[in-house]
Amino acid sequence: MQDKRQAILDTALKLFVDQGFHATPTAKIAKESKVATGTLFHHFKTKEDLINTLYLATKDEMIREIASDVDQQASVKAKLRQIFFNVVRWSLQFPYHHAFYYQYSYSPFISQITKELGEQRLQFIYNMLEEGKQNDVLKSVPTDLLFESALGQINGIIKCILENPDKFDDEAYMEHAFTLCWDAMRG
Amino acid sequence: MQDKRQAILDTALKLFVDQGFHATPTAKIAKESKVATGTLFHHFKTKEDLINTLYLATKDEMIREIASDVDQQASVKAKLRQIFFNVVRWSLQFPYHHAFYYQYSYSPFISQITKELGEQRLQFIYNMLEEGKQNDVLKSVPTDLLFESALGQINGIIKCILENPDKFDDEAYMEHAFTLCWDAMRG
Amino acid sequence: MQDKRQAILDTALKLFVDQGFHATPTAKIAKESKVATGTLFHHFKTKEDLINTLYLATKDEMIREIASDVDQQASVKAKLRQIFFNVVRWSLQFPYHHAFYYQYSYSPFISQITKELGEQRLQFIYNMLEEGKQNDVLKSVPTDLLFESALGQINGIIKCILENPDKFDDEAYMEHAFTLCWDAMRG
Amino acid sequence: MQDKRQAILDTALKLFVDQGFHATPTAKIAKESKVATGTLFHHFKTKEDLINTLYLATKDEMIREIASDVDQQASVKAKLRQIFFNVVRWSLQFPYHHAFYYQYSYSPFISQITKELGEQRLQFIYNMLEEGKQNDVLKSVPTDLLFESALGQINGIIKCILENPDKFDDEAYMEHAFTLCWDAMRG
DNA sequence: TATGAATGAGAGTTCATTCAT
DNA sequence: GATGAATGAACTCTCATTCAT
Repeated sequence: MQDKRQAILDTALKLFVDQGFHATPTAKIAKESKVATGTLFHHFKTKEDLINTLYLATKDEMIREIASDVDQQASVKAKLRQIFFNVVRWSLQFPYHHAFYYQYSYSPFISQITKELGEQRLQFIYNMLEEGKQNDVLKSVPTDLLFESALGQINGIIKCILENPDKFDDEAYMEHAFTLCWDAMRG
Repeated sequence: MQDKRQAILDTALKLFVDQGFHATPTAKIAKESKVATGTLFHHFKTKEDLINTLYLATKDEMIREIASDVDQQASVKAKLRQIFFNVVRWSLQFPYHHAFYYQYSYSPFISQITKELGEQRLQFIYNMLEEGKQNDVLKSVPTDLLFESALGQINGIIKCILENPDKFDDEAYMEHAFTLCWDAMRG
Repeated sequence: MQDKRQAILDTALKLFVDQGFHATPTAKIAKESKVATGTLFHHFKTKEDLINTLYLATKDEMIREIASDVDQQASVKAKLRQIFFNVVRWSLQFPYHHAFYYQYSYSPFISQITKELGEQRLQFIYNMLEEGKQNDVLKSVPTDLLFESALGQINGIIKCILENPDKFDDEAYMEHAFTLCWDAMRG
Repeated sequence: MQDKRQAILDTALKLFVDQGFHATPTAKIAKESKVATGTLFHHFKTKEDLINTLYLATKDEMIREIASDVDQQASVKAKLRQIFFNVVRWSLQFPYHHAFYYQYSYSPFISQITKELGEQRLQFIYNMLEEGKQNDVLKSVPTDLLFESALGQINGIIKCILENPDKFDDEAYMEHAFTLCWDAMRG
């Protein structure tokens, strides 16, 4: 059954976030997943294989989520707004996934190959930023600066909302939050 | 002598950043510090004590650095500009310290107490943001949102500069970078 | 298989007696048991768990042995005689078990709980002594005094016999030995 | 000063009894004696030297104590009675010394040489037992059997009294206790 | 005589991984 | 596919002892 495989992935995500990669024994993952230690290694060749699988799956989900309902015909601002709300919603809905992605993005436990695989899928955002600059809607600064600055800002904002999750339903608050981002980027 | 103690701290910082906390054996720290394993535990009760000590020391240095040359009489913008350049300069000058602080700020290896000890020392920035809001110079949004948003942005920007350190001497680039932050915050 | 578990218990008993608890490395126990170090900790959570398990098992065996062939209908003297010979025979047959029990009965390595668990099983001897006192066959002194005095005597006697094991087959010698105990107790 | 040396001996005795020889670090002995770690090794070449010194000193004190006020002209019974009360009194007065002597008499931490040194000083008791046998006052059984049986009995009795120290002042109780010993030995 | 930082061999224990069932 | 006893290298930490001061 794939049930066991999925149980292992779910448990591992939670434990890796709460305790860290090395501080989480495979035996503990197996036990909390209610499978035998051998079963974990039946589905994942090594512990590293497990975290890499987890990383790619999480990034996939996240990107699918943040790209959803983005109308390609809309203005750059509208598209960024949609992405902004998508990211925040996803992070609130899956705080462990968000934390996992955030923690392990720069960690040495994720292999270089896995990271690069993930990177490609964010290309569409770069494209959008380029478009905005060409239309003079966004500031004419290096695209990676624009990207990283916005990403950092969003992570900061998510941190605030995670500490007060009901703020997500406070329309004025969320509007303020988006304005912080938009004012930074707009030309 | 405190020589050995300092050597251990220096080595540990580097190794914790490069390899992670759990992936760095105390034996390796000792060896690269050219002291005996026992010496490490003579100075630090446990490995956790070592990283907590390191965290507080690093945060101290950083805060001292970013608060330097901030003229209390200057405008809010001027003060934030000074802080912005201070942070970036410090991160470039001590990339390992920056990386260490960044990686371990949210890690479970740093005890809650240590984190809180560090937090108090950032109070002066909160005060400055409050002041700016009262003078209508900054956006009238919750202070923690302003703070975290700016901090996230700065980290993103530093990430870009660390990949291209000579950008720090490119006056136009740095001006753009600061403008991203300032436009986000200003009222 | 329980083979490995038992091998560990056997080796540990011998080494703990010969060298003491702390002077016996778990690595040595594992090696002499021909198992890996990890195997020891697979079966016993800690070294203390190992010695506690050993203590209870040894005490169990001993009590089973000394209570064997005691005819409840016989006189108090006959029953004590049977127990006396049972104890001595057991000690001669399993000198390591005897030494282990003797050495660790009062040691801080055995947890209080384990000791109390063991104590309950000696109740039947107390009952016999009470019976003897009621029938005026034994001295009318506090039962614990009677018990500890006799136990101490027997241990002293066993010490002598262990130094000269063939004395056990010397009927006159053994008769003398028992008489020492009996004369002390009888009313 | 000899103050420090004595402080070390006193602390070590207590800790060795409470925690065992190997479970007591020299650093702890030093700390509780309020001296530096080096000082301990200044007075005692090794940890083993410390416990051997302690053992001989304790045995010396004990033997001096139990031999005191024994009237060589008195009857064997009177002499044994005096020794019996002397031993019990000493054990009550110095329970840690008693426990130390009892625990370490058969331990491998005390060197063979030290043990033999101690043994010679008990010779006078053996002589007394021989005398009693020749006069038909004591049972005609091997002297070591008589000795070890009586010693074991006394230790058992002391155990009882240590659990209820006020029994020592209960004349009837103590008389009973001595009678247990005497009835065992007398011819 | 006294100090305590420094030492490094060795301790108990953990844990990713294997493999016979 | 699933199990869990077994493995042993590697880990953190301890501690008797030394030696420059």
